[in-house]
Amino acid sequence: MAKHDPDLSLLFHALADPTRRSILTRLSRGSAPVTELAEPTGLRLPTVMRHLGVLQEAGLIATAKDGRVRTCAIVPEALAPVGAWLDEQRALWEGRLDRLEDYAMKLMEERKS
Amino acid sequence: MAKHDPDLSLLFHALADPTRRSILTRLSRGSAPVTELAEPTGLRLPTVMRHLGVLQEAGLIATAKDGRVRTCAIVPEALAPVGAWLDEQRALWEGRLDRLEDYAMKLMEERKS
DNA sequence: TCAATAGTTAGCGGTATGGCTAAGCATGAT
DNA sequence: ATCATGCTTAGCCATACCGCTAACTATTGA
Repeated sequence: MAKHDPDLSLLFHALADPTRRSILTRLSRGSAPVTELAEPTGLRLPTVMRHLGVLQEAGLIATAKDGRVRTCAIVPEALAPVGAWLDEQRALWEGRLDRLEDYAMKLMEERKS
Repeated sequence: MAKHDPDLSLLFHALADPTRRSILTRLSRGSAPVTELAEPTGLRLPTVMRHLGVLQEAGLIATAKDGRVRTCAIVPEALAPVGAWLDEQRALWEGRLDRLEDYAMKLMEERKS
């Protein structure tokens, strides 16, 4: 296990933006060139380019340029670390009896005595 | 479907920081007061407080003050939206045949003719 | 050749983030 | 009453983020 996990930080950061998530969802319906991705966002091209850069940096998309058109596509495996972390945490979190409600109840118990 | 999903953005943003993730993992082993959470991070209290604020804002933790001690605990259900989004995306992404490799292969095919 | 198209780069501006110190305010112990 | 403890607030600093415009490059089509 890596102590610092830059991978996860990059992934979560990339996913934290609505525009980027919408781009991913759009790409899940098929690869697309930059301009086509930009259109529904209402943002300017350089701005979208930046978002694509973040997504690519996180490994969530891959791009290739053919002529003057850059085609973007999702990289499905990239979500794996997120799923793994989530499963790991859920395993740890589940069955925990020391949530705050329980803690509060414990306090009330103690107060009775 | 919500167009803007502040929930997801808050969650992903909260999870994008290694310190915050480590705090969550620490809390998965049991509730703890602020000072105890701060200790292993090597950060100052106000800084940790801020992180806790972000986690709480995202709904990932809950806190309660008893006397001068504030106890923090995880809120396991809070991860649900993340899992849901992940499942949704995986469903969309899977079986996709237009990844970049395939796109590249398609190009090569076309070039042959 | 020339012009439209598709990206790209550079750089600006406002805001948010993540760290800090210093000082304040309760609460608990003496 | 006093002091230590545990948190809280206020505010500073540097850097990063997200939007933009303007200007540039590189294809493609007429």
